Amino acid sequence: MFDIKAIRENPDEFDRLWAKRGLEPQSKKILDQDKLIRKAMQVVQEAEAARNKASKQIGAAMGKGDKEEAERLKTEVAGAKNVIAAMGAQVDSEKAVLNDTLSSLPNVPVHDVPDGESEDDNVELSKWGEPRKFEFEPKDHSDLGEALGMMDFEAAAKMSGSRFVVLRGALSRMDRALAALMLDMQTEEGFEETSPPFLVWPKALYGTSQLPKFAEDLYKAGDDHYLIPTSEVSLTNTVRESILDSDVLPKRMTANTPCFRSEAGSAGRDTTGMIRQHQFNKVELVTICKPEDSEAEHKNMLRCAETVLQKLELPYRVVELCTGDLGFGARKTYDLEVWLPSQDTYREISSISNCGDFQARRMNARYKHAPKDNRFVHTLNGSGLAVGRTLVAVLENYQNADGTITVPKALVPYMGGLEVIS
RNA sequence: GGGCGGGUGGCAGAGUGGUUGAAUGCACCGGUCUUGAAAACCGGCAUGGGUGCAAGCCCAUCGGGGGUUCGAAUCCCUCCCCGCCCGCCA
Repeated sequence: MFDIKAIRENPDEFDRLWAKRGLEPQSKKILDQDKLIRKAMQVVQEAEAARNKASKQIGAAMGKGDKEEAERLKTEVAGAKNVIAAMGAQVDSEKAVLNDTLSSLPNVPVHDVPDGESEDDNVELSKWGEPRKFEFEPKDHSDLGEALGMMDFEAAAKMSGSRFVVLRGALSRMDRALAALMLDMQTEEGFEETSPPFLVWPKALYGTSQLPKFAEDLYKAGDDHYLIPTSEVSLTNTVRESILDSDVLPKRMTANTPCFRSEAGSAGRDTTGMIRQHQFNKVELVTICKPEDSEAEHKNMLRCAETVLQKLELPYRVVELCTGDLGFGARKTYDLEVWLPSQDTYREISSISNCGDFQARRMNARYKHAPKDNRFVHTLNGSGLAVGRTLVAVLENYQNADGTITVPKALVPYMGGLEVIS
């Protein structure tokens, strides 16, 4: 959501920034509508003022016992009420139109985000680790998992359809072990471990900007709730509709939760294996902070996510998303991509975004900057990391010629001492 | 799920139809006093919006939405949330 005042003051700047994301100029449409609303509002407010004034006079007249004057004033009020009703309805509907426009527009990128149209224009910032040289043909994680008898897509398909999996034995345990390792590391970094709801109301999803535009990506549960597509939703909304004392900021939270995504629109992409599932676990990082701190917090979150891959000794690279590949609510995003031998490429395993005040405005989340000066917080979110995809990366990078999997050193204690999965 | 009681400013808490946008206390800000601080005293102190160069003026807001009324924090309906009791349940 945007500050309409900022658009009034800088319409060309907004259009320029939206253009970077491939959008037509929007500000003229917005400001015309804004003007229309304000004009109608003035009429309504004048009528309301007349009504209020006359009503007070009625009270006074009744007190004096002047019935005649009271009756005369009542007809005056009735006239004002007609105006209020008619113009008020118009104001409401015009406001709804403007709100629809504004809430479906994406955040604007920070000035230093690289220009570009698609993921092909993303910029590689750094690389860590050397992809391992295999003296045999490395297998795909699903082949490895199925051969071990610990990754069962067929059983999952029978009860739930495609894009689901049943993990068994050591792989099921590894899913838990990875999440535990990540939570331990992130809480060590100062993120508070949190267990939030997995079902949320539409307004929470509106707050983090999955709604209204991306309803088709979500699962609805019952009449009132949606399943969270990421715990970014739950964690960020913990501060909705509140005014935080500035000394509680920055607020850093982490949670391991299942994430539910319908994956509408991704037909044909990653149809096999665990890369793209309807349900997966993810350890999320969310930071709520003052505007002046969000850039540093963003870098901090990137570092915290990287640390997990380093601890697991998985080769990865850091990519900065270009303007055209930025998510809806983000003003700047770093992706972490882990090396997958079977695909001979790096694949996204974490996405870390600074949303600025975009979500805060939608949630009405503020902090006390000074007495009488409440300001919107900045919100940031990132995966630290996607557990399912980390499991994939471990299987593929740590596979042996005989199909067994060496357990990464850091994970052994979390696997009850198990060193090789066979 | 059923019954009852609640939801008021940053917090606590008055207020049941007419200058109540809202008493009072705490917190906070400014001042007096003090070497300094505390205490005491004086003053200020909700949010969003419209309009204006500004001072200001105006509108809305007492959980959300709707209604009754000339006029609603106050009455009615509905939804949400909190508490307690009952039922059900991991």
